[in-house]
Amino acid sequence: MQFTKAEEYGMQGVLHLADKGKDEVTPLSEISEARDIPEKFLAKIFQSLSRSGILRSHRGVRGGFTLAKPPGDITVKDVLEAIQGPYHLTKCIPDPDSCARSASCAMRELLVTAEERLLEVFVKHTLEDVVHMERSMSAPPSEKPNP
Amino acid sequence: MQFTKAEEYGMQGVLHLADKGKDEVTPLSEISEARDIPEKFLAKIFQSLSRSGILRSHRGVRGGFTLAKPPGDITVKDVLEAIQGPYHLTKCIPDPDSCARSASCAMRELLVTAEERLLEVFVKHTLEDVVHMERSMSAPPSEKPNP
DNA sequence: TTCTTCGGCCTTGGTGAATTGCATATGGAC
DNA sequence: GTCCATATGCAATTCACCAAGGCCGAAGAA
Repeated sequence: MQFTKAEEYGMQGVLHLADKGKDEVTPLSEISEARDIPEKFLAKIFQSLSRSGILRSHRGVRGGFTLAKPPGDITVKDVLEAIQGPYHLTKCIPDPDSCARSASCAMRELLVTAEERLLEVFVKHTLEDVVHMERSMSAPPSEKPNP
Repeated sequence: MQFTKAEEYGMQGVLHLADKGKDEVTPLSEISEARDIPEKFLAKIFQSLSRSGILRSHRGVRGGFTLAKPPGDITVKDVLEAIQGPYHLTKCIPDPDSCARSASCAMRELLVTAEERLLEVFVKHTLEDVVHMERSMSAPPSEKPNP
């Protein structure tokens, strides 16, 4: 798997909202410009996120999007799955019947484990965490690690 | 990322060789039939694996392929990378310059971590391990977990 | 009513995966 | 030395999906 543009853009867009606070309604045009994302594409992605209950949309003048929940209650995995659907390294993981060999396939076992390790990272971090990381990375060069 | 057929077939093929022992020369036709893999496709995959020093090829009558090293010296990651090249969740991980935002991108940090967790699993297991797992899974129903 | 913004649908171009085919090189068997 | 099985290399095909853009309709605030 590679991350798709949709996931990349979607995360950026959601982080933009999380950074501004839960209740500030923000139009696509602003996010699109600020994060350099094709507006129509972002619109499509945000539709999925609205339907999944992660975002709330507001139509009409001064409309836009807000987070539907506090940033601390939304994990990175929530966002990614809302965009792409459940992530699996192979088809045989969610659907063992897709391969005749599944029952005795050692590789499948290994892939299940690998997938778990990967997803753990996405479950463990909420949007709040990521926004905090982002702020601390861009703002203060408080210390020089290597003078 | 999804695992590709090439990776899937390549692993199956290599495991077939590992299961037979390091020095038994086996032609594509046998592997292809035993594991239900398109022969020409497997040929292409095995070319990469030969060039990477994981397999050794033997031409002519009674030719075929063998492992170039003992199964305990080849990790799952070795095989996968020989087939697909280095695995990365996004382009910006190996090549930070591909995105202007890389230096202060929190998502990138998260992805680096996730990728590490994933690859750890593949580095930790050798072909020998996987063959052992495979044997213990298919052969003896020594105990019934749920009578 | 009017203007702004999201919603849904349809189209397009591009890229890469997954094969298949054909011609060539190699080396063991006889 | 000839022959045949086998790998090697290159080309072409098919198909699906990603990425993006366009158009028009629906909703809602001013």
